[in-house]
Amino acid sequence: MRMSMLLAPTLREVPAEAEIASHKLMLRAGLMRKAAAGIYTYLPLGYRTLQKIEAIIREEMNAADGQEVLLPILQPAELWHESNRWDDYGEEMFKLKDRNGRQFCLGPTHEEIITALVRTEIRSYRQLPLLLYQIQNKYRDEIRPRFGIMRGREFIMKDLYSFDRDAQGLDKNYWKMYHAYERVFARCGLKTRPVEADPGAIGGNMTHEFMALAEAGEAEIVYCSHCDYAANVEKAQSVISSGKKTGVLEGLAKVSTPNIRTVEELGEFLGRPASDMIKTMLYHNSDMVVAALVRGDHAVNDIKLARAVGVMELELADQATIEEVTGAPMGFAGPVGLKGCRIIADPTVMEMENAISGGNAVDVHMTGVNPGRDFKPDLVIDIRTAQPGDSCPCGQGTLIGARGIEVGQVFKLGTKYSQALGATFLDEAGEENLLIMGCYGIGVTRTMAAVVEQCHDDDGIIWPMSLAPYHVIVVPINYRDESQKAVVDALYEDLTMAGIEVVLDDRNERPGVKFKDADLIGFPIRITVGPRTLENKEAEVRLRSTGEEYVIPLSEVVTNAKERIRRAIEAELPDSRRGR
RNA sequence: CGGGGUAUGGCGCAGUUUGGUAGCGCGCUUCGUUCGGGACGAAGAGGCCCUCGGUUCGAAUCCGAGUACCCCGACCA
Repeated sequence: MRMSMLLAPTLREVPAEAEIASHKLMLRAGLMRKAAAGIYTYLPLGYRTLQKIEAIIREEMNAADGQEVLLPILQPAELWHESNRWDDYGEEMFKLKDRNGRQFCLGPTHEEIITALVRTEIRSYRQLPLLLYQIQNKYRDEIRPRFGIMRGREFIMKDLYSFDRDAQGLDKNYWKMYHAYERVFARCGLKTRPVEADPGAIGGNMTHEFMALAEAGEAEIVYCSHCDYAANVEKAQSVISSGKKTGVLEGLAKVSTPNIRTVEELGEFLGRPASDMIKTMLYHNSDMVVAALVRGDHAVNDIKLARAVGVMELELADQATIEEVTGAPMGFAGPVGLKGCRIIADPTVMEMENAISGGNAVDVHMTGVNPGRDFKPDLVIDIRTAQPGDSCPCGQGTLIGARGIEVGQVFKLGTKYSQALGATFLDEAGEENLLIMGCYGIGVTRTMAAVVEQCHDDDGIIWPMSLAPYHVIVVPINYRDESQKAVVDALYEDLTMAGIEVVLDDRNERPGVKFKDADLIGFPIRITVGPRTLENKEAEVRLRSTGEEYVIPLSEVVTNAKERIRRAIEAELPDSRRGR
């Protein structure tokens, strides 16, 4: 491709809308442009990279016996009513009507449509297992689109669905996909970490998220310094060393604490650490109120709490509910004498002695609170949010905190959708059984953003060889110089003939401009031809990733580049797949 | 949906407080001089100042309504 022909509108200045590095760079390097909030047009360079990511995914999915299909994006409402997600998905779904008033949605995901397909096509255990996947646009009317392509309303996703006859089959496919994902992301040059996660609203019972480590990531994770344990903080377990037990129990006493509402204020007022306090948080949903008890220096994990009481969602109670249940305004809730709600305590609370808590009255707290003696929770279960510095459940290591971009997720769905939509098969005995499903997603467009987030410097993007829109850019210092033009045109021809993806910067620009653009776009290999080296029939090769620069004879440029590209792509392959 | 902010040429911004009919930098076009890390000079093109309504002799500027976009929170690949 000649640069003069290429639509690669690089920007010197950062558009005001961009916040994080990947967003800024994707706009600046001319990979994409915004069409509306969370909706983007992909320009030639961006689309080439996207296609490369898709190609890698296809290879790995096919290698794992996946079969690609193309599913409708415009989907009938009936199917979503069957799974009950027309309402459950709610506002986040783009809904529309046809001219006859029939309702449709733009698919935010494809469980319904694929299950509907499979229920009519699969009858026998002989047809299982079945792995189908698609790479397509998905639509979610996000509450808040953000960070460019990272959280868009239209985005490209790969989803693979597995159908098995039993749990063993599902387990096998689950781990097959897990390992396929490790390969996909490794080949994309992305540093990812699989973490245990909460299954959330999609349903199912086991899931790992693949997190691309990045400061800009929206997810918080912890991982162990010693073992392989890693989890989303929504789900993470941890062990916390309990204080020494004295066995000397004080009596329960009320103290006056005028206008003291927060743990910090109380600690200061009484001269006691937050870890001596029992924090009582009230949560509710439409049919219950729950009091959650954690130590003062801990945080309630509302997802764990919701799981503990067996509901999908709980939110912090409002002032009115708090007053109704505790008889006091916010800030004075405590477990002693609390009635009218379920009390859930974290195990660490049960180990406390002579604790401090709210007194369920205005300006009153209690001291000498001893769990078990002064109150009895309805349930004792882990509901605290794990924090960096906690001990790992393995008992050996310490949890380390990090942020990540969720680029993929593998899920054991079980029978949620096959049940809802009636997808069954007959086994050897002629018995009808529900299909056991798994689903495995990769955010394709998000992966591109994550790669840029991880692979850039002050000058621009540093594409991994496997994803670079073009491998090589040839830069003549002055294209109007006849001798340079001749050399560079020939070089371009030779590189192209050798099957190398190459751009020739034939623009009438000063060298500095071309270098800046080359760095910004992130071509892995730059070949410069100018008077300095031309007299010796040489060219200069510069590597974007390291800044390394060397001069070689013109005659060796093609083989040198070819070899370098081959080796770079191979280096990104995980060991198990090399030389496949 | 709650809270905060912005809207002026392709991009980044000033002008709005104190109404008088729009300006700067970058980019773009042409010519010349340049040519190894975003050159210089000269001459140009390009703007219903987000929309609608109001106040006024006169509105980018004041008032009202609406829309879009961005940031912070709950949702999620």
